[in-house]
Amino acid sequence: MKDAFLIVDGNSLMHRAFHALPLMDADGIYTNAIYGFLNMLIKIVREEQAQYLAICFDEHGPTFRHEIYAEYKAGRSETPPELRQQFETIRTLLDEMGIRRYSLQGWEADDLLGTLSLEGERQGVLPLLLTGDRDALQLVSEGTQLIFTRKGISETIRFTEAKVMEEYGFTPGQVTDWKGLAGDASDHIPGVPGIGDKTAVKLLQQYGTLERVLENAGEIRGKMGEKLAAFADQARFCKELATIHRDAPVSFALEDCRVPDWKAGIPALRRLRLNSLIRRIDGEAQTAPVRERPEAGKAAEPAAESAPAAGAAMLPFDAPETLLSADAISAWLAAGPGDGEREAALALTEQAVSLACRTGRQAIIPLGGDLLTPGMEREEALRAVFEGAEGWRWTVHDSKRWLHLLSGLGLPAPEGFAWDTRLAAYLLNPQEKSAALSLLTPDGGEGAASLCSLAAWQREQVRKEGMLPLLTDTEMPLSRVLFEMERTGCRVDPESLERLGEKYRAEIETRRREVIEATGGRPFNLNSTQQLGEVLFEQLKLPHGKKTSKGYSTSAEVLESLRWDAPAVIEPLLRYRTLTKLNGTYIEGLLPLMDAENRIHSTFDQTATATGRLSSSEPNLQNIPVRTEEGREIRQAFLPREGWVLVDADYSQIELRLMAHFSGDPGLIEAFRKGEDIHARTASEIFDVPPEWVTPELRSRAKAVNFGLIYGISGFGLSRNTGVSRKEASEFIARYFEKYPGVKRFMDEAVQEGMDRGYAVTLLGRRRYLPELQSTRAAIREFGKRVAMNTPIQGTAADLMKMAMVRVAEGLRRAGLRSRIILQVHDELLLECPPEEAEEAARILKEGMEQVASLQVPLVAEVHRGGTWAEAK
DNA sequence: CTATTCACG
DNA sequence: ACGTACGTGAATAGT
Repeated sequence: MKDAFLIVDGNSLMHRAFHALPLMDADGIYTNAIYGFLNMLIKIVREEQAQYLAICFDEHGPTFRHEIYAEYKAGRSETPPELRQQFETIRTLLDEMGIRRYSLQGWEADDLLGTLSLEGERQGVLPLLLTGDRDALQLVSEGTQLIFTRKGISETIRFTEAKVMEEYGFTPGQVTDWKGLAGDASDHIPGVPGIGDKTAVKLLQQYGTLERVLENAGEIRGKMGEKLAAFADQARFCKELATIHRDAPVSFALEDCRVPDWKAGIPALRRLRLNSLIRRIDGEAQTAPVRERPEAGKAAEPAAESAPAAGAAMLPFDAPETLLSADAISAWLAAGPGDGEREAALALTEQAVSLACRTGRQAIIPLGGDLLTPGMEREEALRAVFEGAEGWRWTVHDSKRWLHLLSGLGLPAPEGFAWDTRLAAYLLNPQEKSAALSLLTPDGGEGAASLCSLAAWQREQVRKEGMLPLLTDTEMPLSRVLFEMERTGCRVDPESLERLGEKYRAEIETRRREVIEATGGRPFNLNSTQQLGEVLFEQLKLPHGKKTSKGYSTSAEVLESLRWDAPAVIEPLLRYRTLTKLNGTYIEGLLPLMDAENRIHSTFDQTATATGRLSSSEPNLQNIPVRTEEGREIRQAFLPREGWVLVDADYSQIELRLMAHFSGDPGLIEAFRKGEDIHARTASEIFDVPPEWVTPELRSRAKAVNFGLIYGISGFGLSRNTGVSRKEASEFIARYFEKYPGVKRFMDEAVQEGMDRGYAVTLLGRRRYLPELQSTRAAIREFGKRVAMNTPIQGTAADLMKMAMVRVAEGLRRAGLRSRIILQVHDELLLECPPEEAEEAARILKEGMEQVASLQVPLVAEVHRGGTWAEAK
């Protein structure tokens, strides 16, 4: 095997380490970035058994990129002084340790990485690039691999050529073409308007290179072709910006880069009080783990902490048996896995049903055979499996889907599942969209075997991360509850929806005419923001706040501001918008989704959100109107089963209660324990007036402040949302933190913990990773902070509601009731009950929700009954 | 497919 | 000095 030459992007790694670790200092010299940087360096050098090592840094001053593009990196925030200082220190430290470093006026670290890796390849070593900058992916080749740091520096993922293709859908050579087309918002690179990530990948898959795409712009029909032609130069320019130059004039000699004895650094480390690093160097000198390096062209081994995706280590499986009859299936099941457990992974593809046990036994049941290739009918095969497998527990991907499938075939539902790889993947990384999609769905021939291996890996990870109870006690039982909710559906009254629709459509037409008349009589499509913008801001010359990339914004907010300039246009226009929304989404959109019993069956996705909430789709029943009178008319069309009643419960102020619980703030806790009106109390405190003087106006401002806190407050955001000046908004926040110091402490700690750990965590241990905190851009980091503050609150509310749903469903079942949950809207549950059960069901519901956890403040659920959803609120 | 707008918690 | 409230899904227009 070739010797490894580790080439590090010092800027990238220092930035990431700085943001991932809490500030540490020794006699006023900050050391957190240095510590994280060296820790990572030692770890990777040992793991990879690197023989050569070089660290590259940016040099101050402009580069060729600045010469061609004045705004280049203009939007980036200044390096904070606490970090800038450490850049100085690390340079002398590296010199003292005998580690070769490179930096060159006019060249970025990226370019040096490119130059050194090329040199390394020429001299017969294997360059390994260590960076957190995606641009460097273009340098990956047969002879060069890349270790990418993510989640701060806690995880690494290793890219070979094949891995780049697998993750992104293009080759390393196409990285710059891709950036030329799609641009990169986080790097201020514009690309071609209208072309996003997906379209860029598609174009490149078709044409290969940016130049070939541009050459063929003529044959690409429609606007995309035009845009490509018009923005060809911009695209080329963006590509040039993203292109790493591999010809920096460095004086390079491989021998200079030999990995030194770390011990040379000990005196310097002692000065910086980095004792744990010294111990590491001293203590475990010979204990570095040895890991096989993947061959070029093959998929990379998963890094220690990253998801195994397609590359999961396969358990050793026997050769699969092929089962071609119900009898063969029964016999296979009767033999069992061989360890007495009666557990197996089960996968279904177009071509086969497959089974695999941890003991190594596996079987494949081919489907849809013909004379030459025998196979079974899908239904017959599943019937044989499920009717002959009482007491078996299955590992599947998406147990809810399996329940629907079996229910549709009239087959008995299994008691419970052993594991659900989809739910586990979601908990391990709720933001990874691919967790829910095809990446983990076994589409290959050996579905169950890879599923079984994946499950084994996930079990270990989930346990290590402390989420086993969350998965097995809440998420897995919940999937069955959701299945039942989806199968049951919710009844709607088509006639009242039709009636409403007619009423709305009549008024829509009236308002449309009014708008046309008031704008000069020339008809246009009011639904087109483009046409509307032209009419309002060019023809009528109304003042515009130019906002969107494609022209003028015509959002309700902008329109409101024009009310007084042109009421005859704006009033009917706003009304038109409201009514077309209600009619289109909630009437015309809903009616076709009704089944023969007038019920609609939403899908509740348990793996869709970053915070742990559910999502609802086709139709989305979590955004049925309620805030306006008009909207509530639509809720009147949501009914219980004929002769039954609706029972609704919603958590009162659950997020603020959680803020009180987490912060331990005495004032806030007292308010909730006494059952006070929380917004009024907040108003009295921050505006310094006696409770009896709190006006509705003051209460409403305080309510906005409370909301702002949950979202991760900023003066600007609060002022935007309330109309008060930014200065006043900031004062409200300051007053709030004075009165509720515990809340301030909680917010600060949430951010600090997010930085330390790399993720935010909820009461039940659910995680959300926070890569935003590592961004070089201030705006993105600020966003990360707000997410760090919001996620424990929103996510814990989601945890509690999920637990409550499992408890309520179980409570109803044990009481022998026919009442059932039909909807969940984040802090609200809707049940339909036979009238004689309503009282008992309401009690089970209320107690299930309120007793779900014992916090520092009471949880309160308010229960109502009614004949329609509108009445039951 | 991408962008805009707007419904909900 | 900078650009912000947190989390979703659906309809529509214009490609």
